[in-house]
Amino acid sequence: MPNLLQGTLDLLILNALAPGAMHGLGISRRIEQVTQGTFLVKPGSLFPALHRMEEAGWLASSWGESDNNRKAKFYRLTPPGRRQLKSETTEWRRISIAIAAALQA
Amino acid sequence: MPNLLQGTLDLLILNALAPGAMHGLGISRRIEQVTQGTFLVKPGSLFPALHRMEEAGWLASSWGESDNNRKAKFYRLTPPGRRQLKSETTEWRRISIAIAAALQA
DNA sequence: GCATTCCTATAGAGCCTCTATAGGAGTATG
DNA sequence: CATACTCCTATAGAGGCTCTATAGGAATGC
Repeated sequence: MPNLLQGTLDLLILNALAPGAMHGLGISRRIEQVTQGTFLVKPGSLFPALHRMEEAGWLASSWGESDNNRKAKFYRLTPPGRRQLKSETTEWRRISIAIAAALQA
Repeated sequence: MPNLLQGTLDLLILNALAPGAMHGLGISRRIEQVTQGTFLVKPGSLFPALHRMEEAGWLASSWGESDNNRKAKFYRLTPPGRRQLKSETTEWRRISIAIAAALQA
């Protein structure tokens, strides 16, 4: 994953969970898919982030079974998590616009 | 400065120096200006970045005088610095597009 | 049984940015 | 002058995110 952006992982994870609960590797695959392969989130980056975000109260988790009958921990957005997603999305747009403006100034 | 994006400082600095040499605080002011106040780069963030980038060979510096007759160190892009600017600009566009796509998926 | 895939997890390092602090040097003001 | 203020550079130390590398349990295919 490119190192240019740090701190965007939270946004991508929150966004990936918006449609519904998913397990860790599922989130990783979904991020890779929706960013067209630009962001490859490896386990060593993903799980610390998930734990941190659960600690923060943005996610809740519960054990279940994946599509392949494997034990998997499913994460879902909490109400504060949804608020955080909205907030970070807005912030991203603001920043994105500011940088784009700077680059063509 | 928002903590959502880390690692973008280099791009903003390189971009600020594209038109010509500037001293540290001038770079800081220019970044604030072209990003419409979104990015406020404080000295404690700026100078370590400048030193790191000079170390990397992207910038060269020389002492001179500011508009107010104060001693100031002027930074300018080196040829590798210009290549880096181009490279990081391209990378930024790629990433920016990927995230925008993800957010509206 | 054995290799492979799926899934979660941790340790440790590296790196960037932040807050807080410092100090020299020129300038304005009285 | 003397004092306060701005300009300009700089460092220390901490905090935080992401990376590489590694591990292991569990189900599956052959």
